[in-house]
Amino acid sequence: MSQTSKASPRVRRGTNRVTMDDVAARARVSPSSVSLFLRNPEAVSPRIAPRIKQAIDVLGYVPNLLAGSLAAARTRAIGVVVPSLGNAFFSETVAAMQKEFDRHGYQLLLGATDYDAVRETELVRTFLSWSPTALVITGCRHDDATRMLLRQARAPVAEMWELGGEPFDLQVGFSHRAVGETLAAHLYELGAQRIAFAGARMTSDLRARQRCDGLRDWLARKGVDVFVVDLQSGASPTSGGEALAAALDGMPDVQAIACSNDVMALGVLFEAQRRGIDVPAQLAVTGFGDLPFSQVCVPPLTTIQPHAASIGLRIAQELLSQLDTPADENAGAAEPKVVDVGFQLVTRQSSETSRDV
Amino acid sequence: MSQTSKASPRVRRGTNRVTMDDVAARARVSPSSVSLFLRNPEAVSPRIAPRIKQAIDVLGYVPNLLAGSLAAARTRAIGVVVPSLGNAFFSETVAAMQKEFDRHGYQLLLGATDYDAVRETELVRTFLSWSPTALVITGCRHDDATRMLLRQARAPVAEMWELGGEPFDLQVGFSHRAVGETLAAHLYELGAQRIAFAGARMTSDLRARQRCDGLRDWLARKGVDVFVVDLQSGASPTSGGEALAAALDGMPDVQAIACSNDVMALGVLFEAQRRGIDVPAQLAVTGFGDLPFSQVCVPPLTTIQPHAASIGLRIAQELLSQLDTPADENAGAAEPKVVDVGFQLVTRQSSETSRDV
DNA sequence: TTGTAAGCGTTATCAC
DNA sequence: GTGATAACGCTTACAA
Repeated sequence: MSQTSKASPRVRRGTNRVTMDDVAARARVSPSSVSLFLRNPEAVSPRIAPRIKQAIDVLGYVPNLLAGSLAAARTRAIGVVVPSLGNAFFSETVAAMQKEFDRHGYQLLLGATDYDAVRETELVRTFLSWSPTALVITGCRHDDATRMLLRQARAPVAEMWELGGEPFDLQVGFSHRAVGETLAAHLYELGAQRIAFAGARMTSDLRARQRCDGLRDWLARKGVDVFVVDLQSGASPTSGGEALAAALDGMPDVQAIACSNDVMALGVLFEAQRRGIDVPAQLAVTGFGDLPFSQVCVPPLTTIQPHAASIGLRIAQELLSQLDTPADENAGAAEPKVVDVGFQLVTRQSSETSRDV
Repeated sequence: MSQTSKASPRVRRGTNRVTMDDVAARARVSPSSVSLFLRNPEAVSPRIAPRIKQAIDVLGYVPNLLAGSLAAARTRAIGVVVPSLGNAFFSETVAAMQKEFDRHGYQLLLGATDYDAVRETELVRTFLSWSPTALVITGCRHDDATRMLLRQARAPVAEMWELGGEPFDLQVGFSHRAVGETLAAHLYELGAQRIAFAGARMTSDLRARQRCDGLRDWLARKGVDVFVVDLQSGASPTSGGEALAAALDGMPDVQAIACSNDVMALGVLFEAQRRGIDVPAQLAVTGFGDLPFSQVCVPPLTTIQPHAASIGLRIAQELLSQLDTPADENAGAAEPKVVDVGFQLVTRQSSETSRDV
């Protein structure tokens, strides 16, 4: 192995793993040639190429990316920061992103903030110390410490799932206010005048709050008041049930309930069924997310499809193309790119008037 | 910055980023003191500590983990390989694992195989070249190439979500056959004699197939035949509906249907409702996963709770404690540890006999 | 306690 | 095309 046989007078720490030097020695070429071969097999003469290849196989050589990255001053790692991995939206985005990055030989460093700003800062700091090729972060509102780190980063920074604020290099997302407004218009057209919004932890989930605000503001302009339920128990079918109870309590004649999430909406549907409330005849229900069950539950759920996978794919594609682009003279000088992937209102029975059915 | 002002005669590539040397210079101490301070602030004298701290803040120093890891010959990265990130089971496990590792300052390198053995091998190879602290992989069946890489790895290897085969260093999971047997016994005790199993892509999802086999074999011993539906469309509520249709087609008098997944089971419930089939009176339905909706859907779903989060947490804990343990003289010589986290049958209305209700 | 300097395993520059 | 050799930025053995 790489161990030199002569005893060094002082420091010496062999990690006896197969190194490039070992390969070079066995193939009887210089380490540079091995390095070259690894990066561009065509570049070495067809005479020594097979020798190198064989040496690699025989020795079971695995390149040390750490050393390589250090020397080259760049990694094949992308840092990704999401609020929660348990959340189906983000895991879908991450899945799509991972797939695309993977195709191009990039690895994902993943971290979750749990909607905690301090954790976010720490994660960004840690990821930066990995010298990542790029950094992907969720949302566009970050505290000052995070913003400063991000600004200093020598890697492109992408924000996802939300548009606005002061973009760094890339934003891929959509307007959550617009989602709220779209739902508001939909329910209003349905003729609903008594409307509730069911959210969970909207103090920290800023995007949910924006959807809520969008809906409320739009309806306010029409003179329709919205009763807002904000549960602290997190979004789940159970909390959906609680939300319906709370809504019926606070607004007994409620005609429509918009949920910040399909999972909660499902809970509302079940609770309504349990209470003998007819959806949509007596109560219209909408969600957000278009999760797999939403098109098959009874009744099928009107919801917003957020294109979670598109966001991940697009982030990867944009970042990748940006990396290929001949490096700009002034790093970070380029205009930030903002991509609105939009969303789609999916109208289903849970919010249809009886005559539409 | 780290740039030396005197022009070097030959090679020189400044990445003009703030280095430890810069911090040392500003604090007027040696680099090693800074290094020491970073790793153990108590170890330096209270006189220079604040100087270093200030220099770090003023300069906005971010340590280069690549250089550090290379020098120390160890990383703070854990490679994690899962079949799919979109799958709620795995994302829950990953979330729990990430949380625990994060608490101890470890980062996650994440990759998805999409149930493809070749991708698995590639991912393992790539992750190994990161010199990870440990490697976590899903399942215990891997092809030869993967096994060889894993065997050579100088990092502990943990397998999750499944037990059996030849464990490397750690296995945390449960028996999927036992799951199938448990469900079989449950349905049998209910009095069901005409039973179907609804799975999806069981050729590649080996764990689903084990659950199916466990159920079928157990019932075979009781003389009960099982009709197996294996859809190629993937597990979803939609495929659940298709599965029910297929089951009714192949076994018109089916009394119970065990689904390889809660999501499919939900589809079955909806389809049954649509067809006017009373669950559980006419048809008992069971799932697997105990997803959030399962306890609130109508009727609530009998299912298996797999302790996805526990698996992730336990993996992290075991690995962490293994890392703290004074390094074994012979790497990999220690006995592999196998942890059966078990699972729980959650009996709900979807499989109760009418008299139990 | 603090400093010195030798690696860690690559990549990249330059001369041949 | 191939090979020396100097970084890359840090950790750590050892001396002071």
